[in-house]
Amino acid sequence: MATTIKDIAKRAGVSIATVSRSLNEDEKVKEETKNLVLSIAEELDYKPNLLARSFVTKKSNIIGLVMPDIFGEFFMELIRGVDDVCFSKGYYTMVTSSHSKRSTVESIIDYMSKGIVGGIILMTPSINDEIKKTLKNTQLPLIIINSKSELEQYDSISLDNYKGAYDLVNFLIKTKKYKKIAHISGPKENNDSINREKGYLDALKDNGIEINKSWILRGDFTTEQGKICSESLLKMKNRPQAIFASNDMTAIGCYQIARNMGMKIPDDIAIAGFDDIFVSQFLSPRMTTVKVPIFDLGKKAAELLVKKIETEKVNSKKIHHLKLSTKLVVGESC
Amino acid sequence: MATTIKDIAKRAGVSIATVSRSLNEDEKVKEETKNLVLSIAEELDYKPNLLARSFVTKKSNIIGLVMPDIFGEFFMELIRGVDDVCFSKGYYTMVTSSHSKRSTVESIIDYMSKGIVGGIILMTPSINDEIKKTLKNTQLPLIIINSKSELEQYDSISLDNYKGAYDLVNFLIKTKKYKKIAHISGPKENNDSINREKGYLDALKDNGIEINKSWILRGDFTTEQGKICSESLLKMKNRPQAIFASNDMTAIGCYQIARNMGMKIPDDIAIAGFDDIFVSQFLSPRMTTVKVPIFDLGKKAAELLVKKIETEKVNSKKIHHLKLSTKLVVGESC
DNA sequence: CTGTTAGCGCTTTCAC
DNA sequence: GTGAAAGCGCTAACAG
Repeated sequence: MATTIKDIAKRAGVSIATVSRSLNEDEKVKEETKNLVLSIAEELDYKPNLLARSFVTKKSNIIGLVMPDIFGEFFMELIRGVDDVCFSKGYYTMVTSSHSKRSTVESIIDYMSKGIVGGIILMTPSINDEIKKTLKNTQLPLIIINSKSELEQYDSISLDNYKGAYDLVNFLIKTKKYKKIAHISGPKENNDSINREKGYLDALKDNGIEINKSWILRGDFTTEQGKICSESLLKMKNRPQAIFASNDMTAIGCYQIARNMGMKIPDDIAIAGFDDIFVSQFLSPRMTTVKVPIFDLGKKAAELLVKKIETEKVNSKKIHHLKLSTKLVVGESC
Repeated sequence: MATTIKDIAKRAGVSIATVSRSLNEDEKVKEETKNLVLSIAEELDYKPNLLARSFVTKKSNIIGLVMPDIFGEFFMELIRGVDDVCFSKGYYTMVTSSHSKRSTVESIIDYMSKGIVGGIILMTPSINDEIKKTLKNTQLPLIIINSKSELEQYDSISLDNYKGAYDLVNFLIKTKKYKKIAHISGPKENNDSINREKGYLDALKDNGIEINKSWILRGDFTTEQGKICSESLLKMKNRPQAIFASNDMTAIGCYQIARNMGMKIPDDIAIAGFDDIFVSQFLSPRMTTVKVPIFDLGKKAAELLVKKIETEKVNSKKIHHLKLSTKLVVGESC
């Protein structure tokens, strides 16, 4: 049997309340008594039963990270960012994905309603009414990672996809002097994709370049679709000088097609991506893309959440929306 | 206030004990009563307080995954594998790394002794006496991920690095007819590295090829070190025909140096790696390497652990050691 | 400053 | 089959 405060109390000749107080460095326990208790606790190799503690305080030092999926660099960096903060602040990270087997809503419900976590970082491609309803049913501190600004009611944190895309395309026009720039988008309902496309469109517009709709193709963030789209772009009679792909995976598809068709990058066709995933630096030529600070995103989310958990009663009404900047990575592909 | 079994009991006109039993589908509660209780629970949107339950049963449906670090594909796949099983079996995954800030031992102690997790999957590059001591102090179900076979006392699961390297080098000799094969190893104390080197040495030996010690260089699994080592290998008067790098990151360094020196892969120098990380398939020529089933590793570890947790009392004495096979990936770099 | 006491929500003997 | 009651380890009033 593990040591409990009872054991310590008996040994120290004090009450369990005093032990509890000493352990929590909380009240005005006499320095002497406290030291005695602490030394006995040490001696007995006492470990508090966190379950009991959480149970009675209704607080948990576990943070639930709910993601739409678990794979690849993006989620890895996110987890790492969250873990980084959690570790330094004495929290633990519980990682879940809203797998194919359970809907996101269900995992949220599972999480929230069972008292295990002290707060949630929720990342979903979109938030529907069902999720909103579930969210309403809980009082747990919550941070949403999402680019959708409609979620005014929740604290949120997101990446500035719009500005990232805008800056990139603006760079292609202003510095690289391209005028004929195509775009392969991401999935239709995906907010990241939508904002990147907006940035692309506005950059063209602001530079007085007319938009050629036949140069805007729907991709889905995969290399495969990148191949299909870039092939049709490169076979056009009036083909673009540059392709801005909505993410690096798509851009990789463009690379492969360009190579297959015997085209030189960037001389025959310039290619730019978005994300700056690990492989992008190893492609030749090195891809021009946009670096997204996912690690920071995770960190910020966790920091915000921890703050919220620990000051819950103080300022529970103020809602924060944080947007993180991206960074242009200039390679040799444009 | 959330619904508790008390609420249900009152509403159903039964005792809380009956409610508890019905909920756990356990005893021989009368079908009728059970159904009544269940329907009321449903109606009241009852969610069991898992903390209370774990507290009293001393069981937890959370699995602690302790890793030496959190970054890159390896750990991502590991987490994904563990999560995959956990999700399907109703467990949750708590992810921690033994960060720079805490020693692995400490996190283990934190984990084990506080009653939060029901079992642990521990991955460390090596297990020292301190860790062993800590491990002894706990009764928690445990699975170790480690290639060190000395750990007879613990259930463990590992990758067959030896055979993977052996098969690769054997392939280089038998099929590709190389005789002059160099090796850039990994870190000195790293078990994966040690076993890969052993596989390399034995494959040479078994094929009657004399070992040239000047062709065996110490790397550290980084691209940077891969560059340094490969450069010195390629500048030798008697230079090897092929380089077997201890991992893909190292091999990437070799690629870069070969290119810098104007050498053609594989004509001037053949290069092989180990791991088959994501970028390897995008290199040109595609890297010949060894695929390691990390996802499966995570899955198996979680499966074993869950089994152990759920049958703890039944067969607690039998110790399992599982070794997963790797798979040769033949690219065009050799 | 410290002790007593009452639960937290749930499972689990032990009776009936 | 079902209820009463004890208790898991801890915190938090409430007294002194």
